[in-house]
Amino acid sequence: MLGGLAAERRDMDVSNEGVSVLDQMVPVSRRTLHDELVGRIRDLIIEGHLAPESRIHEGQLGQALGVSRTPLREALKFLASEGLIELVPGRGAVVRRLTPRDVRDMLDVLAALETTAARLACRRASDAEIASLRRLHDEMMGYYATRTRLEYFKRNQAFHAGLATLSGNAFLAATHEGIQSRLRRIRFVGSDAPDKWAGAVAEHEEMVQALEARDADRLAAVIARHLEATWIRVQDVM
Amino acid sequence: MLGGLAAERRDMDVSNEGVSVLDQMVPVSRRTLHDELVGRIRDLIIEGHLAPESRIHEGQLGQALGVSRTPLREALKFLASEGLIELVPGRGAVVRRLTPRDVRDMLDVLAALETTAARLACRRASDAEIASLRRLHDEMMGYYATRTRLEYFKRNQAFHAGLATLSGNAFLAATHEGIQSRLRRIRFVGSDAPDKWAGAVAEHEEMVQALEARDADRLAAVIARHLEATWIRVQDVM
DNA sequence: CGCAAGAATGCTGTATGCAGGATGACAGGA
DNA sequence: TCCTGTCATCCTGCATACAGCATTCTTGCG
Repeated sequence: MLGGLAAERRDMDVSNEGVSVLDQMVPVSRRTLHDELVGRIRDLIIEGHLAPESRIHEGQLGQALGVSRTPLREALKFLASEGLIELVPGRGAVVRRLTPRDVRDMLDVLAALETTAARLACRRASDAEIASLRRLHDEMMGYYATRTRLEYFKRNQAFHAGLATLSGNAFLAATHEGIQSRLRRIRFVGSDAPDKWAGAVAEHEEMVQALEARDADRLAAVIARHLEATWIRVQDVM
Repeated sequence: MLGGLAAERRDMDVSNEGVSVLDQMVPVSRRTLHDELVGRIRDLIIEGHLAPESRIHEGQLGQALGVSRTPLREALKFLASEGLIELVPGRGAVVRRLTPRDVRDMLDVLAALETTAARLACRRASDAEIASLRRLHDEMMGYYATRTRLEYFKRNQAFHAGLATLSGNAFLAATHEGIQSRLRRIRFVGSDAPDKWAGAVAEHEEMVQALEARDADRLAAVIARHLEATWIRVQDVM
């Protein structure tokens, strides 16, 4: 999902001086079957309903989803490019298993992207944008207090995505989002024990403070530490 | 093309002590129609035979390539996920145009990845690996001397890809490769005047030296400077 | 003469059919 | 008992067919 550069930028364009309403009108987003299928299958994989290493039976899955093989196959090719599945000639699509090494590598890339985003965000994010990230963080804290795992986790992901967006670099944000979605399952099962959350919450708090102070170096350092800790938290579930 | 994590790692495993030949045997690579089409269409776009903003006529292109619409459409979905084309509901595939902003954003991400790769490479690359990158650089210098543009350009790309590989992080290398291929066309037309090469060549020389000295900070700095210069070189062709 | 509504054409999106290769079972032989 | 070769079945890969929507041309009206 590295696409949609222009589309995403449009949402971030806040200044509309001298621009007609027509120009900033977003096309009605018709949910196509393609998008629907890609989303559904991606969720099936991320949520673990399609096990790693398992082959995807086109006829079966197509029937289950109520579509013919053609659009289903097209969706599978799309997901293959994202790296979620692997296309084996003559044997179809296989759900890719993330090795510990893969996860480690991806976290390193994520760290590179997030620290870069952090430095950019410290420079160019508006106070309002930073405040909205702070609100997101506070929400997350609320769910942490009540141990509401799924909602806590969602805010956590949204926080990191939001930080990437604040960089003002839409391509960076899109790339970050793609990697984060691939790591979602691993990170979710890795956050099973609420006592593991404490460290992450503290790091998030520090990140918000650094961002509010626009202290780029400190923010980058915290992020690096945060992802290193994520690696440790996640390691034993693989 | 963020896929192929495991596959790419295999190539880098050089030590084969106590390992049977069977274990390191690479499966016969059957070039599927899918791969063939993806490669061909990608090249058509990157080389400019399919103009930006232009719609891709499935019947037409299919006939030109000698395949039916089904595998062609599947290849298009694949490329859409890479971001080369955009899928417009009811109107098919459109070649995406890179705005200056897109290019700038992508170069920033490329810089983040390459500097990260550089630091890793300084730590873990073997002397032999560094030497082979030096050879690649020397080859490039040869083509620079004779102003052999295409070959020069290819070595240039290979050099950066090689640096990413030396990081030992296969995912980073794959991500880097994906971005670099999308920028290939713009960088190629941006290198039309040989007098522009001089700076790039000098920077490459400095990069090799820094890598040989395993001076991570210096290497990262040169890379950042190099990509900043790339942005300037490329700007006026857009 | 310009514009708009409608029809015709062409293209995309989806379903289905068919051929070739993969998978698994089973029998015969070492 | 285990291995190997053969056969049946199933599934994938590709082609083709058809329905519905976009686009464009044409025609009628202002």
